Order: sequence, then C-alpha cells, then structure tokens
Amino acid sequence: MKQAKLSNKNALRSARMRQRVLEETLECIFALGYQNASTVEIARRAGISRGAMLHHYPSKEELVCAAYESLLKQEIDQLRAIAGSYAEGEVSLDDFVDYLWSRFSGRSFMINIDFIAAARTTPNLKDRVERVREEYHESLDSIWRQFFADKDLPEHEAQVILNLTLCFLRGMGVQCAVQDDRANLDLLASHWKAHLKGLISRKTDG
Amino acid sequence: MKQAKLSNKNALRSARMRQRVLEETLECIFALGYQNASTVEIARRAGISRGAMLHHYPSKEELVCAAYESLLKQEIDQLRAIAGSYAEGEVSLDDFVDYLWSRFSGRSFMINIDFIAAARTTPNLKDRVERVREEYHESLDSIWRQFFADKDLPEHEAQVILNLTLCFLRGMGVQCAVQDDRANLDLLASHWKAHLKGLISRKTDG
DNA sequence: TAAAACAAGCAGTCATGACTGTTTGTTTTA
DNA sequence: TAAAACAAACAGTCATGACTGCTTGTTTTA
Repeated sequence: MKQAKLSNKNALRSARMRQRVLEETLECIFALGYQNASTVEIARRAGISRGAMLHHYPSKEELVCAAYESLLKQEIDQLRAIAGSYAEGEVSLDDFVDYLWSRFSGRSFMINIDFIAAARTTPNLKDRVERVREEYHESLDSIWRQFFADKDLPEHEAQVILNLTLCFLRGMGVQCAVQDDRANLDLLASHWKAHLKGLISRKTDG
Repeated sequence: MKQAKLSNKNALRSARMRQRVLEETLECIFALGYQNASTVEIARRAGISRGAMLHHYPSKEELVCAAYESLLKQEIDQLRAIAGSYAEGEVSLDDFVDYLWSRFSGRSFMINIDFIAAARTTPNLKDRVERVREEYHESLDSIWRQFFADKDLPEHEAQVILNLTLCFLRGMGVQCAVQDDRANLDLLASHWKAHLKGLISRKTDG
C-alpha cells in the first residue's frame, strides 16, 4: 500500500487516480476477459497514460492483484453492512441468500471466475488471491452464524449448510456465465431457499 | 470434420496426428492455463512442427475448439457407458454422484473452467462451445432419468434435483480449483449424497 | 504394372502485430 | 527547487499465421 498522509493534495490526487485505475481494471476484465485486459486498454479507459499508471502500479501483476483485492474488499464491506442490518432485524435468511445469489450471478462473480481460472496456473497470483479470499470467507462465516444463533443447531451443522449453499450458488454462478438463463436459475435458487428451511426445521425439531 | 475414407494410410496417419495434437492441447491448457497455451508450446509437446499443426488446424481457435469438443465427447462416451452399466444394475445413484464428483474435481473440469472463462468474452468460442455442451447435458439428462424411472417422482422433480446436484458439484469443482482441499470437499459431497436420499424418499412416500 | 502426375502431410522461416516494462522528459505540488 | 505525478517514446519479447519447399502417399495412364 503506497499511501502517504492524506493531508496534501498529491496524496489525494494519487488516491483518486489509483482508485479509478483499479475500477477500470475490473471493468476491463469484466468486459474483455482477463486475458484481453491489456495495460494499454486499461490506461486508455481510465484516461491516463501508461507511464502514469506504471508509476502507481509498477507491474501488471501488481495492478490486477490490487484490483482483485479492491473487489473483494468491496464485497466484504457490503457483507459487514448486512451483518449490521441483521442485528437490527431487517434481514431474513431468505433475504441473505437472495443477496448472495445477486453476488454470484453478477459482475463481481464473473470477474472472479476469470481470476480463479488465471490463478489456477499462476502461482504468484494464486497466493495473493488466496489471502484476500480468506478474509472474505471469514466475514461470510461470521454473518452466517448470526442467522443460526437463535436456532438450536450445532455450529458445525451451520457450517456445513453454509458450504452447501455456497457451492450451490457458485455452481449457479458458473452456469450463469455459460448461458444467462436467469429465469431458470432464479427458480432453482427458490428451490434451494425452500429447501434450506426444511434443512433447518427438520434438524431443530428432531 | 476433414476426414476421407479411412482405408488409406494418409487418413490414418492424419487421424492419429490430429488426435495427438488435440490431447496435447488439452494437456497444455490444463498445465499452463488457457492463456499460456501457445501454439508453439502445444506443437513442441506434440512433437510436431507448427507448420504441420497449422496444416491440420488452420487457426488457434479452430484448434482449441476441436480440443474442447474432443474433451466433451470423451465425457459423453463415458456417460453412455455408465448408462449401459446401469441398465445391467451395476451402478447406484450414489455411485453415479461419486462419478460425477470425480469428473467435477479433476482435470476435465479444470480445463472446463478455463474454457468457460475464456468463452464468456469470446463470442465465437462461446457459440461453438455451447453446442457441444448441449449434447453433453442431454446425455446427462437421459441417464439421470434412468435412476428415477422406478421411483414415483414426477419428471420435472427429477430434473430439479439433477440441476441442484449439478450446480452443487460445479461449485465444489470451482472450490477445488481455488484450493485443493479434497478431504473437506469429499465430506461435503457425502453430505449431499445423504441429502439426496432424503429428497427422494420424502417425496415418494409423501 | 510401372511410371508419371497429383495431392496430402509435414518442416522451417519470416513478417506482422501486440503487449510489457524501461527510460527520458514535462508538469504540478510541497 | 526538489520531489512527486504524469506523459510519451522506445526497446525487447513473444505469439500468430503466411509462405515456401520437401517428403510421402495416392491416383491416373500408358
């Protein structure tokens, strides 16, 4: 994190520029795919010279990793916001699954797929990506537990149900990337939500 | 399909060569990733000159599409073989899910992820890929129905259960690509299998 | 059936274009 | 005026596909 005191104009300018570059990097990967997201194109879209971009991010790897971290951090922030709403009783488990599905069927996940594919065969990327992802999953775990705190369900059961749900949504997200047949997938998601209810009640009154 | 009568030597030689190239293409994509699988490297691995390869596959797109089609066709053949075994009562639903999981956690699916990611932003590839995939899913559908033929379950319920299972396995496969934690995922798969039993029996005696 | 004509398979080289990162120069801010 | 932010030009690498020519197999014809 190259970041000085934010009091002076330079630091502000720099931060803004970096933010814009990261956003355009993600947008570019989303639109063109990881492989076709060249630094030239990213700089062009960000309305900046490549020289300036390289000043902030000395290599492409540095750039895309930072972009990915930025993406996941946004997701984490949103999760935390939802965790807050839950505490105030504004969100149900159904709502939360809906929210997750919106995440796994949208831009964010499409970018994720590209990173997952790229990271599989790029050790450096894989390592860096893994760390952020852990943080993301921890946030997810903690919010998930909230939903089961009042249910009479052992913690590791809740964990299994979360993992089942996540895998399911991930799979749906992949399907979404292959062929955007939202209607059908939304329906399937509903099935799963209904199913979740059964899973919980059956266990709790058993 | 560039293929003359198989009686003459040339056609045989050609077929062998093409097969070898396709196999090495897949292997190369698996090992290096779609983006890093250059035609130079593929030719090197296949022990053939680039000139010869270009003789058989005039463009890279032609090559990778053919390779992908070959991959899915292999999968389809395996599925059909299993369908045969089922007819002879040699395979249970559990076995079949295990089989599917072996497919979604192995080489084949990893290559698939790369293709899915690449195809998302490469219209040509996407179109060609889609066609083969349909054939694959049809095979899957038909074998799946066999398992439910003797159960008292409406066809569309069986379809939903298949889709749930597929999404789930796909999601697990993606997780596998991210971090190969087989033990945990195998466990999760077991949960799902147990769960499937419940799904079926509950519906049938309801 | 043997030779000639033709076609297919294959190898190697070259031209082109794209992408990355370096370097050098200019403007803005502290 | 020194340092940071930015711009522009440049050099090196790599991948693709075109092109040329050689070798092997197949077909036609005398």
